Amino acid sequence: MLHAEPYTTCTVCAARAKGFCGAIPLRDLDSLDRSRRLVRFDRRRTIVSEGAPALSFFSIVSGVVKLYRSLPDGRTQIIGFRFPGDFFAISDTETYTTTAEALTVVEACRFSKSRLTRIMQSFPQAQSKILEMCYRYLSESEHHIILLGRKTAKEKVASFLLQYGEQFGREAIQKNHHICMPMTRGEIADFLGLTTETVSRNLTSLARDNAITIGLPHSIRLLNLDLLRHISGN
Amino acid sequence: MLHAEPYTTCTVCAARAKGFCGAIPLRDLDSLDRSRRLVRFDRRRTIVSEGAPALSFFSIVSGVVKLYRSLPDGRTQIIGFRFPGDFFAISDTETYTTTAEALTVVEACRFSKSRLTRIMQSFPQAQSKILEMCYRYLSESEHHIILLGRKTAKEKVASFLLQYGEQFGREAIQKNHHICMPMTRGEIADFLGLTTETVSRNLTSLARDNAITIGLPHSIRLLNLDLLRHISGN
DNA sequence: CGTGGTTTTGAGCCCGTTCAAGTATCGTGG
DNA sequence: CCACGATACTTGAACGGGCTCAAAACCACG
Repeated sequence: MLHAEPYTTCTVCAARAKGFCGAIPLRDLDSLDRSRRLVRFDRRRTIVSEGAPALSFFSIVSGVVKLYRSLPDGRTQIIGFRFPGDFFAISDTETYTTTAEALTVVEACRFSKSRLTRIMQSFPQAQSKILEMCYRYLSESEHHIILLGRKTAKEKVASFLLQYGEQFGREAIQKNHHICMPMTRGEIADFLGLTTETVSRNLTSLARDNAITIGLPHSIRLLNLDLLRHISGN
Repeated sequence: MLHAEPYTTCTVCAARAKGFCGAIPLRDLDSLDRSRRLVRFDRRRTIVSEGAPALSFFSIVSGVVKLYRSLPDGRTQIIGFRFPGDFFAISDTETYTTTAEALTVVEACRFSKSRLTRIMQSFPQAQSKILEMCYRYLSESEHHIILLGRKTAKEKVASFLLQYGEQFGREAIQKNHHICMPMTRGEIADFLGLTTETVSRNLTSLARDNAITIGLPHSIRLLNLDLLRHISGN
């Protein structure tokens, strides 16, 4: 009965290479296995809520998570998307500062805060890896900050397509494969600081430019990466 | 000849409590002293440049630093400001991802990347502290992201004043002291994703609302914090 | 005092929003 | 498998917040 459920143990986990757990030596994976709990969330499920007591930390095994913050009047802004290997809901504050929601079915490893602290103490390599990933998230935030502050709508949409496309690797895109986008136009808008309508208009505009083709709304093909890069303003 | 130059040693450094070095035990401060080099930058000096080889890491002893990124056509966006105790220019990339410029005279401790790595290996508490500060910077970035993506000009300006004012502590502000702002209107604009004119207009508008008074352009008094908070949209 | 840069203020315009209508898609139950 | 309702997406027309361009006022420095 091998792998009755996928990813039941850390040794066979497909996300390990990308995740912080990749820094933990093979011989200690058993100990890691006992610290975590594999949890599963349906599409659209809120995983943690802004303001709720921060008890757990999550490392994604499969699926896509969106992180967002809201203003009291309901305006919301998506901070970023997280993919297999990424973690979220980390902090040293009493309460979560962002809400995390599953965009697809999500499998993740949940660690209690205290367990995570113990893991970082026992495995300095794990702490280094987490720090390294924090640098990356910081850099991605800065990338997003200049996008929000200084780019036009069309530049934002082109930048988003390129950035999101990178998830699927060079080859997949260069072979003009469709990339599948689990987020709605409204979510793209909440990510780019725009409205649904503006995102829609600019996607069709990019399609007219022959930079992309839009199949079903959630399947987009990137036709001309150089053109997209040019339009993106970078 | 005590303290001929200010902050010559870690033991007397005013920024130690706030900085990552605060996590290093007193008895090891000598070793820290030998790892760093105290450097001084004039106002308006670029400390590190986006794209240049990332060789050093800086921890601020005194002064204010602005971090920014630019697009190829010159549009620039300020990512954030850094104060005594903060660090900047950290990353694990080959080149710096942001430019850092001194807004005032700045004194900082410079560490080579390899020295910093060794310090983090020798003092796990220091690594934990750096990680903790990264969480804070991440949270601040997220705060800035929702500001840029979803707030109006007036909300942005009010948010900025409140956020910047916090540097000076509750008491100073509640006693209606002037707060001194070393950045120009243009820099506030580059931080908030606006233009100089819009910042200026909204500052005078806040003054008309009796939320603030503007003395000399770089000295602002926060009159009504509750009103500012209300206007800020949070 | 003059000179150069910063800040303020004004007038007009434009990009992205808002409001509205129409169309496509998805999920559900028959 | 199809019909139906709900939701998401697209497209159009008009509005308005923030930008651009321009000029005046202010300040800092020699």
